[in-house]
Amino acid sequence: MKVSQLLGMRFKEKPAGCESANHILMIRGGYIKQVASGIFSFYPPMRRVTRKIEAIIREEMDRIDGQEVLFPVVMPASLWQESGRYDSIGSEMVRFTDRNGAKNVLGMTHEEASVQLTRDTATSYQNYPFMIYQIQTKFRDEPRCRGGLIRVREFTMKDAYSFHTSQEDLERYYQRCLEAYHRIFARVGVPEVVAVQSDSGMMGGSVSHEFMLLTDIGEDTIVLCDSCGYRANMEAAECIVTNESVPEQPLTKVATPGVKTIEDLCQFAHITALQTAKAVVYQRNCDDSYVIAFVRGDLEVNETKLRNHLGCEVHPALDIDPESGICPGSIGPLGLPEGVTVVFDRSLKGCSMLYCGANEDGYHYGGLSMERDLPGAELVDIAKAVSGGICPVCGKPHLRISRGVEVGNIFQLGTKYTKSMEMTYLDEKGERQYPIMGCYGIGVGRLAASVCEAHHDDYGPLWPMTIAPWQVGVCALHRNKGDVQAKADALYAQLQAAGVEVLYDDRTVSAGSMFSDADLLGAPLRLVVSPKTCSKGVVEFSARDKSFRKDISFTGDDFSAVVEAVKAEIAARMAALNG
RNA sequence: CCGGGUGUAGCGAAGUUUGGUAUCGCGCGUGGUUUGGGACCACGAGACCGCAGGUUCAAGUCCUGUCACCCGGACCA
Repeated sequence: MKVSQLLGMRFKEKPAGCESANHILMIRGGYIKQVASGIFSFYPPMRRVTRKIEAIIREEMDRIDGQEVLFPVVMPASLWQESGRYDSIGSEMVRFTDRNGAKNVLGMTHEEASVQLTRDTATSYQNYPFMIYQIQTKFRDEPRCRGGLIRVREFTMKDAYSFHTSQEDLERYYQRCLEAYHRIFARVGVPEVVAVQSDSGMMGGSVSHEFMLLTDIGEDTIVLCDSCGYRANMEAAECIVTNESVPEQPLTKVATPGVKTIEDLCQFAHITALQTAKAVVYQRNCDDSYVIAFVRGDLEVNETKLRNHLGCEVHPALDIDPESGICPGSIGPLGLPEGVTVVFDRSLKGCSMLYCGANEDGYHYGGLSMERDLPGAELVDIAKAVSGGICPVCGKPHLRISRGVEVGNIFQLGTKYTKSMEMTYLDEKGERQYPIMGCYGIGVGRLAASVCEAHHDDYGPLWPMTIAPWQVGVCALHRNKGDVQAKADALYAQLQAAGVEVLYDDRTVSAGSMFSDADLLGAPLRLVVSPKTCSKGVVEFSARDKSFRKDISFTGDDFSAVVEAVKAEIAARMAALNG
C-alpha cells in the first residue's frame, strides 16, 4: 500500500470531545470516523487491524472445535418471545415494524438464533457436544456511549454457543474456552488481560467470567487479591470485614437535632462510621414497595448483590412517600413500618454499641446490639468490596480495586434457552433431555481499542506484530534526490514479492510529517531510504518501539539482505506473540 | 433518563457579554524556495454560523422551540 493513495487523514491537533488515548489516536491516525453517537465507520487501517483480530479469533475457535455460522441481524419478535426476552429486555434492544406490520428486533445477541438454528438437527445425544460461533454486527441501543470504540451501540462481536448433554461436559468445555480466550488475548498482544468472576445478569445461568484489561479508562470496577489471585467484578465481588467485639451497652434513645447523615452522626456522637448502621432505601421495580438495606456505616451497598438476594429489580428510592412511615435521616432497624423489606449486610455481624436511626425525626438510638436487639436478623452479603478488605478466598486483607475494560466474557447458561424454546434430544435410553448451553463473547472493535490503549506512546499506537495494519513502513526521504525513488521503489517491490505487508510512504513531504504519519499508522518496523543511506549503500532498519536501529546493506537493486532481515524480525515477533 | 456543556470551512478554535457585510491556525490547490521529527514565502479555493420560527432597518450575536454531539451519573449480556 502506498501512503499517497491511502484513504484517511492524519493530523496533530487533539480532536474535540476525545478523552482517552485510544480514541484520540484512532481519530488522529485516520482509523475511525464517527457517524453518530456510538456508531463508527472504519478507515482501511482500522479494518486491517480488526480483520487480523478476527482471523486470530477464528483460528482459536476452530481449534476448540467451533463451527463458524452466520445468524441474521434482523429477527422476528416471535423468536424472542419464545425465550421471554422480547418482554424482559428493555429499550437497549431496537424493535421495529416492517411493511407487513410484523414486529422485528435487531440482534443484540444470538442465543435464540443459535437454538433456532440447531434444535431441529441436534436431536440425538450422538450430535453432542458442539459449538457454533459467528463474527457479526450487533446493535445495542446504549443510552450512554463513550471512549471512542470502548462503548458503542453498533459493534462487531464474536459470539459462540456450545451445547452439551451434561453439566460436567459443559464445565470441561468452558475450561477449554477459557484457555482459548487467554491464547487469543496473548496473541493479539494483551496477555495482561485477566479473567474475573462476574455477575451473570440477565443472561441467566450461574458461573461466568469476564476478561478484563485493567486500565483507568475502564468502565468496570474490579476487585483483586494480590496474595492469592482472587479476581472479581465489583458486582460479584465478596469481601469480608470484621468487627472488634466490644461490651454491650443499654439501648438508649438520643435526641439528635439536625443529624441526617452518617457524618453528622459521627460528629455528634464522637464515633467513627464503623459504629453506625447505615440505611439505604430502595423500591422494588415491580410494586414500588420499600426495601431498606442496612450496612455498616463506612460501607456502600452493592445493588447487584441486593438485587440477586431479593430476586427482583430494585431502584434507589429518591422521593420517599411521607405517608410510608419511613423517616429519612433517622432510619433504623427497630420500629419500622409493616410491609417494608429489611436486609442486613453481614458487615453488621456481632456488632454492639451501634448508633442507628430511631425512625423518628431528630432521634437516634445508641448502644444497638445486633444479637440482643435483632436476634432473628438474617445477615447476607450485600456490601461493596473495599480496598484493603479481607479476601474471601485466602483470608488476607489484601484486596485491591482497579478499573477494567471488559473485552470478553464466558457464561455457563444451563437450560434457560433450551427449555424455554423446547430444544430437546434423545439420550442413550431414548429419553427426552434438554441440552445444557454455554455462551462466549468477544468484542472485536473494543479489543482493538483496548490494545491501542494498553500499547501506545505520545506519537501513536504501538501495534503488536500480529494485528498491526502493516508489518513494516518504508519511508523514502527526499525521493526526488539522487536515486532514492528508484531504490525505494525497488525495495517496496521486493518486500511485497516476499509476502511482507508493507506501507510505502511515496509522498514528497518533509521527513517530519513522514515520520509522524508512520508513528500514527503504527507499523512495528520501519525502513528509511534517503540520499544519506543510499550513498552508504544501506537502508536504515528500526523498530517503532525503539528496541533497535541498524543499517543493512544492499547492492545495486538487490535488497535481499534487507528483505531477509525484515522477514526474520517479523517471524520472531509473530512467534513471540503466538507462543 | 437526571445533571453539566458544546454546535462557526475537512480539522482545531476566536467572535456571542454590548446586534452593523465572516476571523485565525492546521489541512487543501497553484507557483517558488526547502527537506533526518509535523518547513517557509506568495497567490487561491473552501461556511445557507446545527435546524426552524420570532424580534429588528439590520441577527453568528437577542427571544422561543427543536435536533445533534460531548462529559459525569443512572442504566447495561
